[in-house]
This record gives sequence, structure tokens and C-alpha cells, in this order.
Amino acid sequence: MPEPKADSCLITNFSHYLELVETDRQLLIFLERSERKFFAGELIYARGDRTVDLFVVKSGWLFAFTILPDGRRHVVRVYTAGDIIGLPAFAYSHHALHLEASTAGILCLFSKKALNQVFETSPRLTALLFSLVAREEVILSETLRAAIRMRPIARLAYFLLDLICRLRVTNSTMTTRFALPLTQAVIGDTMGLTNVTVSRELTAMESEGLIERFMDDIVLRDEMRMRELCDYTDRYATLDVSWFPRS
Amino acid sequence: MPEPKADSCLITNFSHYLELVETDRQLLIFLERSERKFFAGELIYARGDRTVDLFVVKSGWLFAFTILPDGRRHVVRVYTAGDIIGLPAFAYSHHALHLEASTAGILCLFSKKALNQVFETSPRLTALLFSLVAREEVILSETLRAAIRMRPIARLAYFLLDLICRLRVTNSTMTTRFALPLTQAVIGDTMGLTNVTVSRELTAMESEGLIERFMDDIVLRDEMRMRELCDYTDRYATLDVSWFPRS
DNA sequence: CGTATGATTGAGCCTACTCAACTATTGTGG
DNA sequence: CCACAATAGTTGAGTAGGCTCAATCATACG
Repeated sequence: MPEPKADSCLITNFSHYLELVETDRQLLIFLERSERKFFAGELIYARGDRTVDLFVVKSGWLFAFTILPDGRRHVVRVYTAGDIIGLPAFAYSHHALHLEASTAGILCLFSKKALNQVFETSPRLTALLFSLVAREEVILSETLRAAIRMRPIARLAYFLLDLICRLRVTNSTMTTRFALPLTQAVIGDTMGLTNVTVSRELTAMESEGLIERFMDDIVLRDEMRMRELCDYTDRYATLDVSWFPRS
Repeated sequence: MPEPKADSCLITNFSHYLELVETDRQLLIFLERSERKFFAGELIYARGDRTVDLFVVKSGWLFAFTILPDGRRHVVRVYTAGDIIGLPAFAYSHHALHLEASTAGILCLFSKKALNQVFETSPRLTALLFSLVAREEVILSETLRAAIRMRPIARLAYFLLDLICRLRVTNSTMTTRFALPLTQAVIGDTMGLTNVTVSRELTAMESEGLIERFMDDIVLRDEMRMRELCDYTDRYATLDVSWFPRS
């Protein structure tokens, strides 16, 4: 019996949460349209563009952002391998955010229109998609909490913890060291800080023994204390699938 | 032929977006468990409680919040008549937020477990539920943008515009005046300000002719200028249902 | 009438910002 | 292959906006 194409982006992603049955696998393979390379600095889509596709990041780093009236940039979310980009776009016919690549990489494309086949044929995959959007919302509300009300050092602790916990979902070998190919300006624009403050506070975190830095790599030296600093809850480790319909 | 119970909370809510077919109506009526009164100041559920129900607000005002390590409160979202509370909770078995009532009112309850019947039998309602969560996420990201990066007066403009646009969805007679039964501390805890700053800035907005205040009522006097102030986009007016499966 | 809660206003302070200079790193073309 | 330009990061000095603290006023409620 031939194994189905194992490296389909969504199959890899979804398998972390559910045991997929064969019909679900076939459906996801059928939905996958194509791959698309991107290069560092590329604008994948702009605010106002029609939402036609759903992306899954196969490799590389990207971030979604808007521009404020005064020209400053606000980064809503950073994406890395395994992340699904564009679920919130389902509610609107046009993108609310710009999407820019921070490094080179590869995206998998899925037609937005085709996704309703999931709704029609697989209640179980539907429930998973639903939960993933719900989780994004919860995470966004925790980002809000950290970015609005905490001191810069706690905001950065939150940012780093959120990233590493996300990376651990798809990469179980990930422990405390990870590459962070983002400028300090992007980090600042995510957590409501200037690049200057990011620089100062990262240095402070290093001298306090919370982190260590090597080139583009970050090592978490005292994850426990970082968690306390920003009252962190890992929202990636668990997802409640107990209520899902049977496949 | 007897009309189905017309005042079911979810039917009223969903009818704003979709033409519901009879089977969908029957399903929603079947799912509705009961009503529940609440009084001002009541804690409906606490962070950590099991997520068993989905609420729809029939009347009254509530807000969801967390407590920061230093004791301060962060309000994530304010709810009013017509709002669905608890969709993001679907991803987790326990609540991430506390829910408190600001006024007395009535909630409609739906069993979380029963919702998968929607996933199994109505792709069209499923798509709507999905879109509603997606919309919430978009709105949350816009709140983040305003609360993190804008001056206090723009944050308050955003807060008031967001509220009135939401009220207009379910109440078409709503024009520029609405009741705002929230303390300035709650407003501040939503937009990352202190009650003191809220007081000062609302006074400033009034003297600049942006708003007017009568007791608990707010009147928007120059909505255009308020929209410019915070670069507001109405996310409630439209919802892309074009891609939905047919019923 | 007294108490509790919420709103207003003033004074002073502190944190993260702006502005600016400088260093480090990366990439490109002659 | 090196020189130069462009981008990113660091560090210092001064500033200002929103915070804290505190007193007063307003309103609601038993």
C-alpha cells in the first residue's frame, strides 16, 4: 500500500493535533495547490489585496503588519515554519494586513474557496481549523495583555517565550536555543517598543542571566524566571480536541 | 404552519449575516439550553473554570479580563446585547479569562459539546461560526494596534467607535448616541490607560467637539474626525459570506 | 443621612521616547 | 578582493507624556 505524500504542509501540521484518517489525508492533498518560493524582504501581499489563498509556511520567517497614520509600523504577528497564515482573512474579502518576508523560504498555497470542501466533508478537520483560529485569538489577547500593560523587559520575555513554545510544537528537538532572524525594529514593532529600547533591554536580560546571544541565535538561560516575569502560559502545548466530532 | 420560536438568541444573531434555512433554525433551537439572569458586579465565570457553555448576550453589559501579577486588571473585551461569548474558549478545556457583569442582564446558554452537531450537519452555519471567530481575531489585532501605538485620545476614539459600530449591527436605529454603562477604570483597563487619563482625555475630547456626555450616555459629535484620529476601519459592517457552502 | 463608588483635578515623577553619534555587519560593484 | 554603501545594533543625553499619589466633588444606595 503506497504511503500518501507525506510532506504535504497541512498534513504535517494537522498531524500534531489529530490522528488523520485516510479520507482526510486525501482531502488535504487534493486541496494543496502549489508551492511558492519567497526571498528576504519580499512583500507577499499588501493590505487591500483580495484574499484568495491560505498559506502554510514550509520554511523561512515572515511577519504581518500595518502602517499607522504617522508612518510607524505595527507588527501583528511573526510566522515561522509550520504556521498557517490567513485564517482570520476568511472573514473578509480583502487583506487587513501586509505580509512581508524576513528571510527567504517556501510557502504552500491553498485556495480559500476550496476550504469549504473541508466544511462539507470533514467535521473533524473543521473542528480543528476552528480551534486553531480560536487559539490564535487567545494568543493575541495574551499578547495584548503583555504589550499593553507590562514593562519592556517582560514584553520581550513574552515575545521570546511565545516564539520558542511555538517552535517546539513542530520541532520536538528544540530546547532552549533558536535562530531569531528578525531585526530589533521588528521585535519592537510587535511589542510596542522602539528598536533602541529593544537593544537596551536585551542587553539587560543578558546581563541578568536570562538569555544569551550568539549572532542571530538566542539561548534561554533561565526560562523559569522569564515565565514569572511575564506570567506566561503556554497556549501551544495543549489544544482541547475532546469535544471534536468523530471522523 | 407555526413560526419557530423567533427570539432564540443565536437565530436573531445569525440572521444578520445569513438567510437561515428551516433545518438550521431547528438545529439552533434544539441547541439552546436555557436562559440565565445575571446582576451587576457578578462574576459569571473565573479563569481556570471548565469551559462547558457558550453564551449569547440577550441584554446587559459584561467584560472579560485577567489580573496581572502586580494586581492590575487587563480587560480583553467588552460584551453587549447580541455578542457571542466564549468562541475562543473552544480551543481549551478551561477559561483563560474571568467574565464579570457590568450591569444586570440575561444570557442564553449553549452547550459547547453540542456545537459539534453544527459541524456535523450544517456546513453553512459552520462557516459562519468560523468567520465570526476570524472576525474577532481581526478586531483584536486592530485593538492591539490602537492600544499599543496610539496616543490616549486616539485609543479612546477607537474604543468608542468600535462599540458603536458593534451596536449598529444589531440595532439599526442606533445613530450617534448610546449608553455606556462602564466605569472609566474598565475603559482604561481595556485600552491600557489609567482611570485618571481616561477622565482627562474624555474631557479633552468633549472640549474639542468630538463627543458629548450626558450621565451614562455618549454622543459622537464628529465621527469623521474620530475615525481619522485612530485610522478606524469598521470590521462589523461587512462579512465575506461569498465563499460559504450552500445550505 | 452616611457610606461607598466613581469622576475630576492638581502636583510631581519616572520611564521609555527622541535625537544623535558611533560601531558592527552585510552586501555589492569596480 | 577590497572599498564603500547600506543596514542593523549599541550607547549616551535630554525630554515629555502618562503614571502615581492625593485631595475634592458627584452620585447612588441603603
